[in-house]
Amino acid sequence: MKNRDKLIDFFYKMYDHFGPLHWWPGDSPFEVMVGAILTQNTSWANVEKAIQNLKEKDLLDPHKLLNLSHEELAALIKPSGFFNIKARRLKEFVNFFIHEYNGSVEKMKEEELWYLRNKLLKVKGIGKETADSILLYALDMPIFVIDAYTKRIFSRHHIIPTDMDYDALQHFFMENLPQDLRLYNEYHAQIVLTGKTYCRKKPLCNICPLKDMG
DNA sequence: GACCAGGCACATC
DNA sequence: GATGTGCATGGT
Repeated sequence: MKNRDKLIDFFYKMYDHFGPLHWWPGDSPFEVMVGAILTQNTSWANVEKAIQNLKEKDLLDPHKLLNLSHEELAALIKPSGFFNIKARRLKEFVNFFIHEYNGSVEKMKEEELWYLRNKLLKVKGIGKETADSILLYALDMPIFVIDAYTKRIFSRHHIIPTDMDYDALQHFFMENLPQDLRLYNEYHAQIVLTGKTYCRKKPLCNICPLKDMG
């Protein structure tokens, strides 16, 4: 079986099980960007609390965030963990967003995908997964997001070697799947939900949608 | 109480 | 270039 057929097969096993997920869970592109930074090595439930804090004070806005003191911002995002570091990273990103694009999502979307990716990666605190999440889920750009679940699931099922790095893994998915924004969006969402629902809890593995794969 | 979570930058060898 | 470490809350 060709890799491209395997990848499509995996996708439909998950999709048929969970149904469409329509990621990212967020009301606006800017909220998605903030969420992408806050969820670094952190469970989404904790991130939601931090975002709720910002929403309640009507601070989920690039200019308002930039004007907060470090202490104020850190206190608001405390539930998401690593709050000192993440407050700094949020500021770095928002500063970039405002000075490069005047805080405009539409302006940012005018950039060429890989050129913008390189610019995002120069912002301190934005690594590959965070950059790609922003590109795909906030800006609707067709790039495949890799994360810990992707590595774990596909190496356990012997589709990829365990030591494959981020760029190689991303290339593997993108060369074997049609370049389709909606597919990339849905595929990563399905992987994350599968990963956090089943692959961490051994007793549930027998009902995982991927149980018969590889 | 240990272990984990939708990473990343930085130090050290 | 590979490997190790700090960052921190909240759920299981």
